[in-house]
Amino acid sequence: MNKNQAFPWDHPRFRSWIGVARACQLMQQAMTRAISDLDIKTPHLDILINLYRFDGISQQELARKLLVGRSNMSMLLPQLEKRGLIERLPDARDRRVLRLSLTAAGRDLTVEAMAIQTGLIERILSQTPADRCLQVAEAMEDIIRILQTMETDEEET
Amino acid sequence: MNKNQAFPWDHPRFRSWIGVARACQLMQQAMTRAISDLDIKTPHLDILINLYRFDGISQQELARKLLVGRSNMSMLLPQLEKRGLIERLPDARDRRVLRLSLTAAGRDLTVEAMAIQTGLIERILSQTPADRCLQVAEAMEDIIRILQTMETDEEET
DNA sequence: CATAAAATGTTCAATGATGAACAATAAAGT
DNA sequence: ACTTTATTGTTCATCATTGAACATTTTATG
Repeated sequence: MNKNQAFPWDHPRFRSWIGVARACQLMQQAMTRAISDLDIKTPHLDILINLYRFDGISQQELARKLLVGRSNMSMLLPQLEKRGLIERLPDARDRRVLRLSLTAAGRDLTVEAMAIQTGLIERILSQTPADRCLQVAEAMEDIIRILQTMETDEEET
Repeated sequence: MNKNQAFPWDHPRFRSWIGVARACQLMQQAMTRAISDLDIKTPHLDILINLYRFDGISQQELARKLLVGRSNMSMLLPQLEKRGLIERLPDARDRRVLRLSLTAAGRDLTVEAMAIQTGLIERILSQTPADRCLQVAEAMEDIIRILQTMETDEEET
């Protein structure tokens, strides 16, 4: 019964998660500042990195990887296209889909941005020993798996 | 030299952080769905919980705790006030500040929302053993400390 | 005391994200 | 072949968030 009266912030798991959320928020703000010289923000960076890694991906697949809606991509990608960073070419076999790829300029910018990003991450996590990092990664993978399972279960309802 | 050629996503710290970010994003989406019945979203929930915990706090202090700008509070708080969930009373000593507190209805809603929130967190982290949770929490606190130090250092520039 | 500096909250324009409705195309079912 | 259902991308209205400019009030400095 004491358990029901206790405040959320006294629960160890709750405190733990609050820490994760805070760290994420601060990290994103720091990242935004770090790449502001390149005139991009974190959503653009996420897109560029994924195009760098998965050339020729469709908007749908990209949205799924980034955990955002398709409409979001429809808003952001034309911006990057106008800046000459990416190309959107219609797929030959399926005329619905647009295949995305980086231009040369886009690739250069992405390399630059990734250097800044990894630099920041390394700097922030430098105090965290490798095994601790691994433990965190494993814990997050568990959480992600559970959350994704929950998501698909709800869709079937 | 191989280290410079390696892709970011091959670095253990990078992968680790990507996991944290993904988990956070998914968790927030799940939380948004979980409290949608109460007609509030996560930013409102964060506000309500902080008012529940720190009665009489000012908008400035609240914004600082939530890691957002003051203007954000100026947009959100009037909404909650109109819904009769919070009150904003002028401070007697300093006529600039508004002291925030929950109404009875606000307190009830907050209790309900916190139950949902802690329920979700417990469910998601149920697979994660307590010591692993503690390790994650410690790692996050380190990261938060470093990020906050970085932030204040930049301000002095 | 008087002036300068800082703090608090508000307003505004700009931007990212969302979900619903929609058009075009593809795939499945009959 | 034909109809139905799914998929892909777009558009739109809505909302959260931000940073800059601003008014008001307090505090520090001369």
